[in-house]
Amino acid sequence: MVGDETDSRNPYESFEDNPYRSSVDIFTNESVLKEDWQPEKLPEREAELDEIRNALAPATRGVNAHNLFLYGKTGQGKTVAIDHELALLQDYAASQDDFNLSVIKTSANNQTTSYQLCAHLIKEIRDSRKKPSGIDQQSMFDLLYEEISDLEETVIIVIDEIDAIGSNDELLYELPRARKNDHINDQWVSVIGISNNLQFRDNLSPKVKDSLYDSEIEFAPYNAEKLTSILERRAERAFIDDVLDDDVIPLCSAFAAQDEGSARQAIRLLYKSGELALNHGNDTVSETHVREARDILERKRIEEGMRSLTTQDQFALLSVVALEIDGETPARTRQVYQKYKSIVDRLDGNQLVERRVRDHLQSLGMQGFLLAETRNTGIQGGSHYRFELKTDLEATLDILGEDTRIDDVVSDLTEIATAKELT
DNA sequence: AATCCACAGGAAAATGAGGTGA
DNA sequence: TCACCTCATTTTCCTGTGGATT
Repeated sequence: MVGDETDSRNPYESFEDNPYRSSVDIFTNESVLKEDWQPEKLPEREAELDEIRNALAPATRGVNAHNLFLYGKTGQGKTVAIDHELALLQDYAASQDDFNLSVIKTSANNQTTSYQLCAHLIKEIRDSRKKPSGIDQQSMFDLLYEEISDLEETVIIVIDEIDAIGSNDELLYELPRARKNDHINDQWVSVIGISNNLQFRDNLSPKVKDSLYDSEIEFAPYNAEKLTSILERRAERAFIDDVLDDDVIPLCSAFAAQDEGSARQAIRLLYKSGELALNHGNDTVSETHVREARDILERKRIEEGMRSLTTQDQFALLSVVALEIDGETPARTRQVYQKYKSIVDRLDGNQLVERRVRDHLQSLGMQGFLLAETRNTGIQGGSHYRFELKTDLEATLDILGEDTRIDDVVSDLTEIATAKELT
């Protein structure tokens, strides 16, 4: 009886036929390839770690740690490096009676002004859920000083993605000088800023540069060689011996180095390649898997970006898509704007002025959806942009069609597009 | 080489949505 | 409720630009 019951629940002849059972093994420790895995060692960044250590060292001698600014593109180990050094410093502090340290670590992500960042810091320090608001900027700063005065003698504030606050940088001026201006008396406050945006540094106001820039450390993009050694170290722990073809790691490194030089990207690529091999039932990971993985990841990146577009961005993108289908690309801003007006009209949307649509088109260009080429053709043309779609037309229509506000127009466009393809 | 077109893009002001404490 | 905050987005107004044309 029991046997019968088991049979009725298991349509497969035996355990071997269960679809979850993989015929091949690729990974030994997959978690090493996950986003949140933290390496213990950073041999490729020894020089930078040294610099960080030198900048933090004064804290152990009872004075200010240097203010520090780390910049470099994403996936260059900035955050890992600072975490690593701060953990060491905190360990040291714990072993010393006369060295008391508070580390506030936060990300300025979505905090677009000094005011918001300040509120965010207060929230972090209080460990509360709500950001204070509704008061003027100076009161907000004062509130922050109050919170800081409850902390230990040495305070290190780490602000990741500090470039989010743009040019609104008063807080960065205030904080390092808090002691000088008598807002804080018995404490040492220093700021560590981390930025992905290399231009951010140049856009800071001179007075901020002056007070914040004790030391700055640049994390130059990893070259293919360094990426290879990073990947090899991870692969050794993550994969079964000898499942990787010889050219897999160099290829992953090369792709990532060509693009951004990001270790994160390289690891993602390696991980995806392994997954693909596993899903296909191959017992080794080969170059084909890497190439396939790259295509998939690239498409995914575009899809994600496209889903988070604002309505106006969608209108602008849609205008270019429509022109693309009509075969009228590359098109000038003027042309795009005409199209834009008719689309917005039909969708009963908010019609923006041309100047603004130009900004939207440009931001689409920055995000990689449009190819925006600026050129100058003299007396007939003057200087102008020419826009065309950079992403795959079909995929773009698919993704835009998911939005119910605009799917009307999208489905029409899709129809036209398919009709054209048939002729 | 001077001009000039047709647009680019900077700056400031306006708007309107979110919030505050009294 | 009111008066007042911040702040992203948008409009308005304006100056800047670079090569074809003269």
